[in-house]
Amino acid sequence: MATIRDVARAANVSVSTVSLFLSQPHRVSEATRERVSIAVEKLHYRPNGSARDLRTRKTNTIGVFLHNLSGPFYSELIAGVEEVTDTLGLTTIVSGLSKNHLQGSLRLLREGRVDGAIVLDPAIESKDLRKYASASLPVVVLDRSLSANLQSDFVTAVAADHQEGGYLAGRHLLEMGYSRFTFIAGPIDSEDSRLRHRGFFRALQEAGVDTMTVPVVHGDFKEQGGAQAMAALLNNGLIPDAVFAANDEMALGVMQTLAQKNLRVPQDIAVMGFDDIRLARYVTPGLSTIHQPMYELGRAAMMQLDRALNGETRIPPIILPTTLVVRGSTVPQEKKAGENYYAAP
Amino acid sequence: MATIRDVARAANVSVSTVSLFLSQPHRVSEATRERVSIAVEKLHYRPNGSARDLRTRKTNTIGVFLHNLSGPFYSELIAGVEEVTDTLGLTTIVSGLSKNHLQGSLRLLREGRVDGAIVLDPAIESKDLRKYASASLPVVVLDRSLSANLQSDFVTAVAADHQEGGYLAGRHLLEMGYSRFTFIAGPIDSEDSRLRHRGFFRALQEAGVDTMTVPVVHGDFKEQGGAQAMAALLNNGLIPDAVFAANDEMALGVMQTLAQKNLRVPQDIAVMGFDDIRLARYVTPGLSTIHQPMYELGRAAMMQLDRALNGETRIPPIILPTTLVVRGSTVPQEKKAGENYYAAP
DNA sequence: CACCTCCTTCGAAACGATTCAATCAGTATC
DNA sequence: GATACTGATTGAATCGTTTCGAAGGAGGTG
Repeated sequence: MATIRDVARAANVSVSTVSLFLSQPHRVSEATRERVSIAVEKLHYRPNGSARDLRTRKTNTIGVFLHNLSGPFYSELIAGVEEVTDTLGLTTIVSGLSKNHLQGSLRLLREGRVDGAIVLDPAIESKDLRKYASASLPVVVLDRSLSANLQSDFVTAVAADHQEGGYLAGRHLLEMGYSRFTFIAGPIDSEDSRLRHRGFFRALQEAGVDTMTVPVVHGDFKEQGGAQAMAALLNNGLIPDAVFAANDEMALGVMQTLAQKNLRVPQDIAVMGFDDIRLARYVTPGLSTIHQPMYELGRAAMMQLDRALNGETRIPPIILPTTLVVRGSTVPQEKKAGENYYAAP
Repeated sequence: MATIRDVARAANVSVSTVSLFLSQPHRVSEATRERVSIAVEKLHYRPNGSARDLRTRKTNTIGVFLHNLSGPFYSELIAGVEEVTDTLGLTTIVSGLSKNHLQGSLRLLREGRVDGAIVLDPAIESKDLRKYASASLPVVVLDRSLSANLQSDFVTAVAADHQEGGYLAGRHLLEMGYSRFTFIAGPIDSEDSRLRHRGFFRALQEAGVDTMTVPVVHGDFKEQGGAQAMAALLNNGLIPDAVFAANDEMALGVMQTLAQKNLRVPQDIAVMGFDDIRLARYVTPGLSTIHQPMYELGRAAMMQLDRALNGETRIPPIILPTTLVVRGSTVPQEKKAGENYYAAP
């Protein structure tokens, strides 16, 4: 691989001139510009990124750290990030999409291979983030609140309004006339799940529902977990008329279990999810859910990061609104009063 | 940020000793090991990646270049890659998941920010690949054949057996008793589509079908494109009894159009796709399709790359088998002989 | 006691770029 | 004709590592 030295030699100029030519061509004379340009071509010269990074102490690269990838859901997020990085002349790299990604992701952070990070990955612990975040490596988190152990001048957050989303779900189910609710939560340490939970219960309480009587069962945010949670519920003889799952994946699992048990959605039991993943539109019936503006979240995160890269500190978090999306898995209940849902199928 | 120099000073040893301590601790004496270790801790020292890369001329990073991301489809691929990189102690980064990713992806290749690349992105042109591929940056392509303009010692390929897959689809539709076929192709310059097409027609020809009479219409590999292609077909009065789309996305579009026109799948028209994306299992009816072993493809690609990284050149391509997945969108046809499918709905 | 080994430690030279102050050659100004 | 100015070019330092050959010292051997 040819270096800038080789080019300089071939063009019979100094290294600095070549460098100048590369960055500000108008500052070198017509004649040398020509010669250098030819040398660059002939030698297929391409500047070495590591050397440049080392010298300039910047990588012009932003890291997006995800823990998995379900369809256009995260794809949208990345698209939002890239819209901003493109205009800023930065490159986006994504890391950590599979099981055992942790070591790799941390290495990128630790060794300063990115100028900034956007993190949506519960596997990366807050203490690590606090450790690595600095003026030269600001971080935007998407999956947690700025709790005590993440307090730092160089970490900020962007989030959808999970609580409001939970509230919207609750309102919707109430308006549809449902009355025997069940909540399928995510993992116990999921902040998102907790907020959705809280919003949901707030809506129920406002309507006079005694939330103490609403069963809550924890899943793992995966389809399988939702299916198991629903099965456990049914096996205990609990037959709600509306199930709200803390995310769409689990809602899908719930629908599967219901289908197996010959319970119809929405006639026998209504189901709601959260996220609005692509699949939600395709299953039958379509899944009513709470839409998270992933593209906007990505954009907002990157804009926050840009501010931090320009030296701002202690940037306040941003919360974006969620919206209700009604599909076939929830329907008005008027006409069905009187039926006995507690009868086993 | 503390540098290795700072550590050396703090521990009262030379820079080289610190470096040695970092890479082969057992080679420094108990006493200094202790002192250096403490200094590292106290200063929160973390080696600078760019400097290391510059010196060692390696990044220990592999780039995976994708053009978009549909669910676990690509996620699986990446998981397969990461399985291998993990065991090799390498880090995987992904680039190019949104619209305007090209400049960023090319920068990563151009500036030597990765030790090797796995490319599944038609937007990255073969001539660029040939330009960048070298002993120090081997490339594995997943979306094209090693055609003339990609001939290079440092590029190899991994692919699913698209032709065989097309053939399997054709055989299946024939066995089910269909007879009036239509093929919805991908973009004209898609090698994958061409191979699937060829395999499909081979199956038909073997069964004595005159493929000249089988209509082919080109889509863009997207849902929308499939929908339009099918609409165009129907508007021309062509009503096949089986549609084979070159990928699942388009097959989904086809199903949408059929639903709009009140044509039932599979009773009126059978539909097959290719890829076996996650959605295929969830739509109603489930989409019969050809499964691509994405995880295996990722693994195989990374293993090829590893061979190249170890100095091998001209590594022969690998082809992995595809499998038929039968779901609800295709059914045996015996009982339906005699009906007139050419009647407008 | 001289000579070898072995184990630690170290100094200095890379790696390939950027950047800044200095030089050089023309032109313009008085 | 001396001086100042402008624009083009350059030399050298620097970024933070790794690596290699050599030095220093302790211990063993004949």
